[in-house]
Amino acid sequence: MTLNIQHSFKALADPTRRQILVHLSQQDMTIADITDQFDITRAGIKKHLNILESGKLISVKTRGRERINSLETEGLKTITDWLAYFDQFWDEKLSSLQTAIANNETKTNE
Amino acid sequence: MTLNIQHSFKALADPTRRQILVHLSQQDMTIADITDQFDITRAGIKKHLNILESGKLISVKTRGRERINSLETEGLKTITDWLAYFDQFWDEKLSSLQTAIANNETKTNE
DNA sequence: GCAATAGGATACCTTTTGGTACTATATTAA
DNA sequence: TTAATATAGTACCAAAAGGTATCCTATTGC
Repeated sequence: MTLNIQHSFKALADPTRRQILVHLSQQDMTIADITDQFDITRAGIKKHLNILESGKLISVKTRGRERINSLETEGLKTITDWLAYFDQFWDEKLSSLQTAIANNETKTNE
Repeated sequence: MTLNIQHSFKALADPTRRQILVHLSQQDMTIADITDQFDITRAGIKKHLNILESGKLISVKTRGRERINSLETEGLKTITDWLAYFDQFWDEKLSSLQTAIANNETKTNE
């Protein structure tokens, strides 16, 4: 649904959130672990985590009093699926360009 | 540079801007053409176009008093390159999962 | 030249966003 | 059971974002 794709794109629009994803790609982390990596309060980081979660870019599982955050592929898939549409356009543009070049090569006298 | 990737992600974070890109994938358009497709004033659309341009997702060329907006691949490439890093993680996660499954199959007595 | 057309720039308004401080809840360890 | 730990939630604030109205500039056609 449109809601989800919007949440995913929105989540990726902030540099701190993208950085969090990079950290999580190295290892799963608690919110305290993540907060240590930034100059932002835990409450601020928590807001970012909520947004990443709603974009399905991370998921959280509880372990005792800890909550382990880890990467979730669903949001990334949503994004790449949307972008795939443009890859198609991209190819078309490339072949148009190649056609133009080929055309030019055969019409050097015009 | 970090600046550009930020501009590109920011540009994709708004649903109107993503919709504009879809329209432009069908055909190059003037700002008037684009404005016809939305319930937003030309000035509003112009702001979106500026943001898309700074994210290198579109480019503009002047033709007389008209300005033709068209898709630009550089910004899309910036985005997909960033995401490609996670594809790698993705594969690792998948193979970890497969390892775990295989492991489980051989240790059914534990 | 001049009216019409195509578009750019900006001041202004409202809502959203990124951040903090503070408070509250649940689990663990002694 | 109680102090420490790990985290959640919320009220609040400043800045940024999305939108409009208005005004300005440049090209075109007669």
